[in-house]
Amino acid sequence: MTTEARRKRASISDVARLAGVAVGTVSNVLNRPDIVAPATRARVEAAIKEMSFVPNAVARQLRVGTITTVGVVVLDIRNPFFTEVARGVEDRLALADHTLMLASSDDDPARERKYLQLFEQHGVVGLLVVPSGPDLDQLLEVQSRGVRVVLLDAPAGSSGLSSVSVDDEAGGALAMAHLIERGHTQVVMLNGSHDIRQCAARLVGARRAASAAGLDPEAAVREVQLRALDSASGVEATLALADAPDGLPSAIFCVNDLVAVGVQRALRLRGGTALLESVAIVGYDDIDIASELAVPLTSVRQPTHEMGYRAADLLLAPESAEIEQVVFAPELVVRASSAR
Amino acid sequence: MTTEARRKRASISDVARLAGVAVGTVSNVLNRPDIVAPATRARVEAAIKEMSFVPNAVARQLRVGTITTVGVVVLDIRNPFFTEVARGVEDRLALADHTLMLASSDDDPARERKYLQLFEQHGVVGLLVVPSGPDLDQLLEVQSRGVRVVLLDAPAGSSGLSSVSVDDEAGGALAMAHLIERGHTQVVMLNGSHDIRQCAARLVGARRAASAAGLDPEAAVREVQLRALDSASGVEATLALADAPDGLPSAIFCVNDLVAVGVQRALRLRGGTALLESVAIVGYDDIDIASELAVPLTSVRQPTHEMGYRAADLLLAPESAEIEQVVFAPELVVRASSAR
DNA sequence: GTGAAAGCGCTAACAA
DNA sequence: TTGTTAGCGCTTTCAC
Repeated sequence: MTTEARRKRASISDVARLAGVAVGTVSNVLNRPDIVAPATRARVEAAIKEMSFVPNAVARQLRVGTITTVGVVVLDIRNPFFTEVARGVEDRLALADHTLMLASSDDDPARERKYLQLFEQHGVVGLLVVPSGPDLDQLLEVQSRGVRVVLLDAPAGSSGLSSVSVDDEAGGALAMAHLIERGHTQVVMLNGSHDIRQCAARLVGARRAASAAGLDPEAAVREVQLRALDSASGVEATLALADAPDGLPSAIFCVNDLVAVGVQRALRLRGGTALLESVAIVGYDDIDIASELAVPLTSVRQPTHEMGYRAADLLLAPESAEIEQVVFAPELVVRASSAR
Repeated sequence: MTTEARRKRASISDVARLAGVAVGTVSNVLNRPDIVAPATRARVEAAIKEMSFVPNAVARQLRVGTITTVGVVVLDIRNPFFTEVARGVEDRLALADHTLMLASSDDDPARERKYLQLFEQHGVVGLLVVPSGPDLDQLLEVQSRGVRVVLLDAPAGSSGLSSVSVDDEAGGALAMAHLIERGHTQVVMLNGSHDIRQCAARLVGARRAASAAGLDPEAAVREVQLRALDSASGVEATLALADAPDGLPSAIFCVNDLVAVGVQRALRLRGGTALLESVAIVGYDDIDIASELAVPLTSVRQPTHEMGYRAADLLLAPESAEIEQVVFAPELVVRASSAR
């Protein structure tokens, strides 16, 4: 190791010169060591160590065309849902010695576009993206240029893309059916904008379950739309419900666990543990601490890690592989919050 | 947009041919549009669109040497602490149009080494790494080859690296001083292995605070080492304490919030809410749901996002910039769990 | 088994 | 203003 910072990294020809061989030979000891004579190989390896030579993957990529980088665009890496997915992706890529370039679009189409472009310029093998809107044109364009694209957490429909997603209608239905079984015939659903596909689908599912149970879907599931999908909005909406003429419902279905956390906080604020325990709550995502809340939260779990893993798997599949749309089934985890 | 997948991406010379100009001219409209005649520029731009040409950043990089990718290695991206840090990094990099390659080392030096090598081969401008052990040799080597390296969440000491970290001794002291102030003269610290720098430092800090308050540090802070730093270990350790001859202490300081969550779970399991409220608990990290637990958790907060942001800032600093070691101060967030 | 050389896509220097 | 060309570091024929 040299003590002083080098201005430029050593190249293969520097090594060749030092070892007194041709660059092709150095390349050979790097890539097919078996075909070079032991003596020469030793000499080259010594030179490599001596110069602390690190092969330039960029030059290699330019030459051979192929590359081992995958771009991932999620809405926000701080969201545990996405970090679990990202970890699944990473774990699958590691098996293939690929690396992951990651970006958060913040659900902003402009940011998404910027990152897609950046990644494509960098020549990624493929792109895993949680689309920020319903417009898949740019993704299709990218795919038409030979970059594999897999949609994450959104069904690709008939667009011609591969995708890995979870059945959100089924999730909504699961939650609602459970509440109905527990005797609730009127639930409030704290939901996000229907521009968010998941939100719309979960409501559809909930209403479907109501119908299936012989209830009037519109009456059985009253929707309240939130500005944001965090705990603060959950608090706000719950307080508003409590202050409304109708008062609090006997059951609340939250479009995600953070909102549910807010609901719990608001209930405790308003009426202490007694009130908190008197209304049934179901969340969505089954985040880590759902089981650790004041009242452990019943929640719909999605196979996050597996989604990421599978998506990376599709991406890495041989070129010949067909477009495939994987839909995972969610699962209900019942805890105290819906025990009545 | 072509319907059919292209076998190969269009190159700058394809565009030049179509537009009837030289490659240099195409390069110019890409990089210095102002110096090319409007008419030619329009023609070239049309050709670019026509072929849906995407400049090859790899070739560009090979040519100009400079690049806009930064490698980040954390222990586990699922850990909220690291995802917050990563988001800080990402936010800073976005300002400079840089992208982030991310990997989780799982605290395994071999994995760390592999990723560092991968990133270096890819020619990253720099590396932000949460070191998996005390051995910084590889990082120094990498830096000696001209790759900027900034340590994350670990002080670089006199190694010659830049670093951004949080003062863990101060954090431990903060927690202990608070408990002392609340009247506890004997606390149990649920800690991890001292091989983990943070664990060792937090204990040192806690004992320092005890000394400062005139207590015998060894007696005031009794350490119990955990196998793992998750809630399951917290449960296990707490049950063991409860069953021991000495019984439960009046206060427990947990090396992180997950452990604290486990402690709360165990206490509730053993003696219900009453027991839970009878022992003071302080956690570390101030994770999102610390405020949402059955008994909201007092915790030591670290400026995670800012750490990442600052680290990226150091990395992006002009070459001339000096080695710098930034140490952030933690902050105590007091909630009900330590109110007695 | 090894060397020489072409060429991947691009930029920058220089020529026209 | 535009064209021509060398060369970034590497792999891969093709001779030797």
